[in-house]
This record gives sequence, structure tokens and C-alpha cells, in this order.
Amino acid sequence: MKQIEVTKNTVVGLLKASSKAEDFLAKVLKPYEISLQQFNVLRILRGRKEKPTNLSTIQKRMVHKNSNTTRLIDKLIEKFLVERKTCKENRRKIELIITPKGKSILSELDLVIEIAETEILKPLDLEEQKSLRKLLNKINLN
Amino acid sequence: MKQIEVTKNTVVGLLKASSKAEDFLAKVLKPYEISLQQFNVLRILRGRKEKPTNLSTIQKRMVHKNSNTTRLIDKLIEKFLVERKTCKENRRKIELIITPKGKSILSELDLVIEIAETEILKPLDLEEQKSLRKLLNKINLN
DNA sequence: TCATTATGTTTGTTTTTACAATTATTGTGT
DNA sequence: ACACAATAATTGTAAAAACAAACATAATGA
Repeated sequence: MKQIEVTKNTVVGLLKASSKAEDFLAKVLKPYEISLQQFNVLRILRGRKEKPTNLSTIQKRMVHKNSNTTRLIDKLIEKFLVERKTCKENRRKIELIITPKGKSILSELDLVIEIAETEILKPLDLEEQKSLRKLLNKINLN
Repeated sequence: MKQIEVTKNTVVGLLKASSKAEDFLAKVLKPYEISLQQFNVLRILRGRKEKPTNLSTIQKRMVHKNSNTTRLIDKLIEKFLVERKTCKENRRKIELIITPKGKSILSELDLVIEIAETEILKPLDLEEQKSLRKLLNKINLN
């Protein structure tokens, strides 16, 4: 098999595995009326501890760079999971911070997401997962 | 690091790598006004040679199972890249077939897509790609 | 200072996607 | 044959994503 065939199959395999994972994750989030993207933003905000975070920082860390972050966050604000205020030092920026309600819902979600993630990677043992992670990281850092 | 942390990171890595790949592929297809999904359907149809293929078969093979295949294919038909006719043996089914124009555009696209796929997996050598493909396949078959 | 450029976010619009409901046809069991 | 379930595709509708343009503020340099 030629190199290009391997490359082609690998890329298709990557897209399929990811699509499958996303469908599954979205499904477990559905009952909570939180989209996968929204969940990711909440997780990013929590990871920043109490540090307020501006939109562009979130965008950089998001899985899907191209989604409309302003409106995505509007949804989270409507649900009182996130607060938005304009940054005093630089009034172009806004600062986002996860609310206690946001944290509380997130800790509920952690559990179901963990179960789902484990299910997705069930066909791989720990060493295989580490090896996969390493290969994916190489792609992501490029 | 705990098992669950490895799993979590691996899933996030998977989603990120795939999102990056999709963005890149969509970008190279953009000038041709063909979406990644449309491209995939064309490729599936070509892969079936002259055998007419019905919608549900395509859906099974598609990367994104949940997209609205009827309307996606409507777009391809509007552009005369695909033809649709109802199946005589089973009138619930429809049969889809790629047109010569579809094939011709597809062979143009093959080139740019190959370049893009190679670029995406550039950080990995052949052995690493094979190893990645193998791991992804395990997930996909599950 | 004042024009110019760069940065950060929002908004308008079109296209896609998700999801549920509907239609059409076929298959099955009595 | 007839009701009932199963299969295959389409349609309606709401939500989300893509993309470009616009807006506000800040930084830079003559």
C-alpha cells in the first residue's frame, strides 16, 4: 500500500472516530440542554480558576475554533452559568467567569462525560490510549 | 496520572485533531464550492463504481451520520454532479449515481485533498501513521 | 494631535445541522 | 386479504455554524 493511501485512510479514520465521539458526547449532554461546545467553554473557564478570561483566550483553547463564540456564550449567560463584564484596563476586552451555578452543573456533567469518554475509548487499553494521545498531540502542536 | 485523565486528554486530543483537519480540508474545498460532506458523498459514490447506491447505504458510510443526507444530495444534484432515480425493485429506495461531471470535478479535488491530507499528517512518519490508523480503526469498529 | 493600523468583540445573513414528524412503500402474521 | 409493523426517504422547524462586515477601543507614528 502506498504512503498516500495510508495517509488518506488515517485522515478518514480520524474524522470518523471524532464524529462518533462527538455524537456520543452530545447525546449524553442532551438531557441537560448543554451542547458539547458550551460544555467545553465551561470547562475552559473552570480551568482558569478565578481568573477572568476574555473571549479571544477562550477561542484559542476551544476545540472548534470557528464557532460563533459570542453567541455561544450568550446562551450560557442566559442560563446564568457564566457572567460577562467588560474589562476595565482594556475596554475592548470582555471578561468571562463561571458562576457557582455553572460550577455546580459542571460537576454533575463531569461524571456523565467521564463515563462517556471511557466508553468511547473502551476498545483501547491504557498503553494504547497513551500512544494514541501522543500521536494526536503531535498533530495538534503542528 | 490516573487512567481517567489519560482517557480525558485522549478524547480531547481526538476532537481537536479532527477539528483541525476538517477546517483545513474545508478550506481547500471552499474555492470549488464543495463542502467536506459533499466531497465525501461524491467519493463514496465513485467508490461504488457504476453500482447505483441508495441513500441509506451512503449514510452508513458517511463520516457524519447525522447530517441531512437528502438535502445534502439535493445540492449535488443542483450542480449536476449526481443523479437520482427511484429504485424499480423497491420503490421506497432511491438510487444515486455520480455523473461524468461529478467524476471530473472529483478527480480535480483528489489532488488538492491529497496535498491537504499529507500536510495534516506531516508531523507523523509512515510508521506512526500506520499505528494511528490502527488505533483509530479499533475505536471505529466498536 | 490626528490619521492609520491593530485588536477584540459583535452583528447580519446564509447555509448547515439536528431532531421530530410525516409520507410512501414493503414485509409479516393471522 | 387486511391490519400492523418495519424500512426508506423526505419535509418542517428550530438551533447552530460559517463567513464577512461592522463597530468600538487602543496603540502607533508622523
